[in-house]
Amino acid sequence: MPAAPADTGGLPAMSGTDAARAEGPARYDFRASEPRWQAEWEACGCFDVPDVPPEGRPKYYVLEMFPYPSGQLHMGHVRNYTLGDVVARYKRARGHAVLHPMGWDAFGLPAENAARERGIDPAAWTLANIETMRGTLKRLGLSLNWDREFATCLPEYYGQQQKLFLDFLAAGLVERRDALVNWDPVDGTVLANEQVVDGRGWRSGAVVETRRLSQWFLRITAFAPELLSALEGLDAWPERVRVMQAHWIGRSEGARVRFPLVDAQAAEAVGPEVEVYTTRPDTLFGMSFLAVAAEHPLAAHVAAADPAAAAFVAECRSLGTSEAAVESAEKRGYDTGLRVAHPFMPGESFPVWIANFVLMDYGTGAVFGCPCGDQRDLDFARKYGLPVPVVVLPPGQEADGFAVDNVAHDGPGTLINSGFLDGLSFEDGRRAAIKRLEADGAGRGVVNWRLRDWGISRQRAWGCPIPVIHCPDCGAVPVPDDQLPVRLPDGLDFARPGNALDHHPTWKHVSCPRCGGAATRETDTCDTFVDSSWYFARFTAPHAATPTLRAAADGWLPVDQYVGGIEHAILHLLYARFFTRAMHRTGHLGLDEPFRRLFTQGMVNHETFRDADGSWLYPEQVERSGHGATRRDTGTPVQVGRVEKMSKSKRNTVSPEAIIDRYGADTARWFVLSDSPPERDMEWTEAGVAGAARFGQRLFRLVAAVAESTRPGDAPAGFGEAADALRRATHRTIAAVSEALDGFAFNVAVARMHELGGALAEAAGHEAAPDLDRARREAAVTLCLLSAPMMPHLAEELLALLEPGGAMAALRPWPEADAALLAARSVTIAVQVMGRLRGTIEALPDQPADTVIAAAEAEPNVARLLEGRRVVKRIHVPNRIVNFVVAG
RNA sequence: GCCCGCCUGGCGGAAUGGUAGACGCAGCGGACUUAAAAUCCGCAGUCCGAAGGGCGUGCCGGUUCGAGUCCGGCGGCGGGCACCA
Repeated sequence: MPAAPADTGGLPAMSGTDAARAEGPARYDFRASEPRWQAEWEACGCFDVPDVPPEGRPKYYVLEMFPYPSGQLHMGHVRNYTLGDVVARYKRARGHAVLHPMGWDAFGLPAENAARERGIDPAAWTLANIETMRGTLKRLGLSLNWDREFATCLPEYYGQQQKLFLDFLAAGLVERRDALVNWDPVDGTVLANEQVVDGRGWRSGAVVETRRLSQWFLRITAFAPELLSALEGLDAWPERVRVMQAHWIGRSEGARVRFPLVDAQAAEAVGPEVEVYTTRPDTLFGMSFLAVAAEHPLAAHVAAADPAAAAFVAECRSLGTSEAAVESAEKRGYDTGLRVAHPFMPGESFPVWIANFVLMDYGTGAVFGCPCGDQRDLDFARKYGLPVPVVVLPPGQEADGFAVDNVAHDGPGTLINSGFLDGLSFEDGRRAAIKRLEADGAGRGVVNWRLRDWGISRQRAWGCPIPVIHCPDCGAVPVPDDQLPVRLPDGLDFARPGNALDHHPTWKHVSCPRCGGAATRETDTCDTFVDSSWYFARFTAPHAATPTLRAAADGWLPVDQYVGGIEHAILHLLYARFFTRAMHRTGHLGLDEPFRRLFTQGMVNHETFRDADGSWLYPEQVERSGHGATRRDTGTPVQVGRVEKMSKSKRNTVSPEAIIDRYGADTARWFVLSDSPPERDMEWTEAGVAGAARFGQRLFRLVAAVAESTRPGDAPAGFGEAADALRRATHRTIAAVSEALDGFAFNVAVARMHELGGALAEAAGHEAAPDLDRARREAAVTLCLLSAPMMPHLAEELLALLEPGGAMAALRPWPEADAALLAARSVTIAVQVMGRLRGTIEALPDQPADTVIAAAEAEPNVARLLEGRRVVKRIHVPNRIVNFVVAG
């Protein structure tokens, strides 16, 4: 969708005669200006910083989540990187040494798909995409440290990642073990639990199957307690992200309880006891049955001799945890015929079922069923006619006649029918039950976690090779340091299904580093979330021969401000927090939390359009007219749909390249900052962009007029009323914009700058005078400096007009508000009677209360209302309000 | 089901417990122009009205001299997690 060369983006083309007739300065020509300033910034290296932060200036590390090189930058990126760039430029002007790097999250499935579908080399495809997208980023005028750029798909990066993997392995933070894994049959790979959404692969959407494979795991659970407790300290993260992570980590307190198997033969086969995890050991006397997961060893044992059981197990496995299975919520089970004894109830025994609702990877894969206190257990018991002993009496209920029908009571209450626990509350009962279990050796109190270890093995060729060699004699042997990096080979064949690394003719065949015998490389590669789990650290020393340089990493980390989408609230951010700890433990970093402040931006939305036949139309195919819309080419009516997230499938995208062509980078930047608060979704509209472009031109005219009609350094003897008013507006704006930028309220900063623009325009209406000229120059320079983080090119252009030969905006300090000019000359004070506004008075600021109250009483309308009434209280809020409380 | 967030004009949204609606978009009126574009100026929550009032931040209630803001309840919308024992 390239814009035609003659297209000036809705702004009229300027013919020679127009230009001749136009009075005052010409229009701002962003096409000439933007590339010129980008070249100036690059030439002076003003955004560069050393690996070790310089002395004497506070450091500030701004990072936006780095992009996957899909081929095209989209508006979400523009918003993300503009937000970060405003912070970077602002902090730089505030005197910080700012690290603001950019790179590429460059491994991933789309490159393999391109290779498979079109026979393109994934590396070539990826690097070409990077080339294109880098070009767009540069056109946006972002103040990035381009000398630190890297792509995770290059051995300079993934080789260091292999080093980290081996160090983690040596530190016991990596394990290889057989595991039930989520198998995506369409992508032909294993997925992490986090990548399974509603029982389907997060990319393919295919229903995930369960398989048992030998896999590499990162031991994130080793850090579960601190990953949870440290969330409290992340007070500059959005609350909801912390809540989501806390829930994901999922700490619960309960007990493991062992139930002896009554059947000797089964006990022989799978062990004498079945262990369950419960958070409610207080309700053990309410037991009705024991249920194990279909994947539980006991289920396998039973299935081996019982075809009906085997069929049930197979059925559970195929259904898995797919959405449909969960949605139907049907509790189904199979009675194994086995029975278990009860730790507190000698002589009693309970049936063992295989049940579809029991999860193998939570707790022990087995539960004891207590129907009276758990809805799921109750449904199950009712369905299969199992007993429902009542052991919890809800508050206010009489024991006589209390029964559970079809609603379980999982709240607090008093224990009954529970032997030695009778009469206890649920907390006391739990403590007493655990104490008894431990005394009897039948169980123990435990803390359980929902978080699972992170399986990182992927049967993918376009990823970071896991640096291990499998030797028939020595087992899994780490690749020695001097053989790193383990490079991906050229000439991978993606025509065959499965892992192209695995069926590469030579790559995997090597000799064992330990015994020298014939061995094979690990052909699995790392989950791409590994690549993005430490890139922020690598940016501090991107060319180092070790994963990090401690002086650089210690100097720059943590990231002071991280900016990205909420979709990474759990996976990426949790993995990065884990990696930071693991790198700390292995000596690569000196801290635990990578991101001090986190900002999650909203999405960029756009209207959707459909043709008469229901097919989606791109915005540029549509002509809007009032409430309706028509096709540009045919004039036929178009249906205007909902405002939705920009997506290729709905064709409601606007290309950043096209927008920069038409309006320039500054306009695009200004628009994404101006309307909506950055944490909320915004709607991209043509009118909005045009409005942003108008403001840029207005600013240009205003400031160019000042540059033309005034000279720098005209020092006046004093400031008259008009000049003083403008100066106060200028300094109030400095304070307000600074505060807005500090608080990520960029839309408010924009509004304040509009106001100062208005004040400057108003001042132009007064007769020229040295004091006013000086005030106008001050306002104009201030506008340049305040807008520089947001519209950096225009700011440079205008500053150069005002002060030819002066320093660039990018090199200038942030303006300081003069405290003496922040106070208003007079204040409007609202006067209330009984809390209702009845008039306003003008007063000098900071007058004594008596004076202000007297003036308020004299306000005619107020005086009328107070007449004949007794004032019982006078409230005075300095410079704001007076409120009279009257009797009766 | 559980957890979290949000709800203010036609629209996006401002508003340390202190004049609700800043600023912008769309709209309307005017100036300039042969005309249009661009630009500039002005109007603008709603109802009654002369002054001045009434009603207004999803709904109900509370705290307060004063509530969009704090507290309790309800409703709607959005999001997250979801057979977690």
